[in-house]
Amino acid sequence: MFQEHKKHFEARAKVLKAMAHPSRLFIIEELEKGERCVCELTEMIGVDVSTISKHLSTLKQAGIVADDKRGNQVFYQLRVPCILNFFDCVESVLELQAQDHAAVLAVVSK
Amino acid sequence: MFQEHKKHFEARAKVLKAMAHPSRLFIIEELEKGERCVCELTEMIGVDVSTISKHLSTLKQAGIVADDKRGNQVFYQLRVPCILNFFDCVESVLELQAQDHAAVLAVVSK
DNA sequence: CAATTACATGGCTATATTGCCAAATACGCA
DNA sequence: TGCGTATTTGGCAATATAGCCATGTAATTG
Repeated sequence: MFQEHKKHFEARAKVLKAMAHPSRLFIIEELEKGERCVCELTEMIGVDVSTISKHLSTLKQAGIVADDKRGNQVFYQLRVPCILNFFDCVESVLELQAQDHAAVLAVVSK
Repeated sequence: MFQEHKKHFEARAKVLKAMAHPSRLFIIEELEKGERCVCELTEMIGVDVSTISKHLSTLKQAGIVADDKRGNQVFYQLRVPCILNFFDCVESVLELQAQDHAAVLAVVSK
């Protein structure tokens, strides 16, 4: 049931895993607006360049972004616009979480 | 730019992280068809019950599934149907990957 | 109440991830 | 050619994750 399609689920999990990091989510959202070079992303996120470079490498390896070297710098862009649909759904999960939390608080404060 | 919304990105990343595992993806897909008890999922996936139980706990904590104890067993169900939209997009990423791979092969075999 | 079934939890080990620093590489320019 | 800038890569330490086994707990059955 699962074992036969294991490879398939692993492949999909890899893509999700590549997205499942705060900085990488930010990068995806930012790239939606247009291509950005590594230095721009580094500046916006505020961690070491090498760290950002590795995040970008992760996203690239997952097939989510593409890189384009122009002159001195490397520009990254989204390859898969539909990624953005994810966010609405993730938001709805977060809303549910918030509701849960509120419910718990209501019980506690009774 | 990023630091101000860090918490927000972390929250979203948590949800994605909860999905980013082969077994958990399988569980989500399976639950789309209807609720399942832990024993059914365990049987289908073929690893230790305790492992499945922890996966379900992860999904529950992320707000993706809900549990319902009835008698001896615990049934899990999807709380967020939209999760399924993810898969189409993930598939499209995988297709891109396949294209990339084919392109590399074409170059190599030249 | 004892035994069984279904889950959950704690503990442990192996492995993966993250982020920093340092070093290597690539490019443009004087 | 030599320098400065942009980016990638290797190495390392800290932390997180996955899965197994053993154990604990709750409900069912006899």
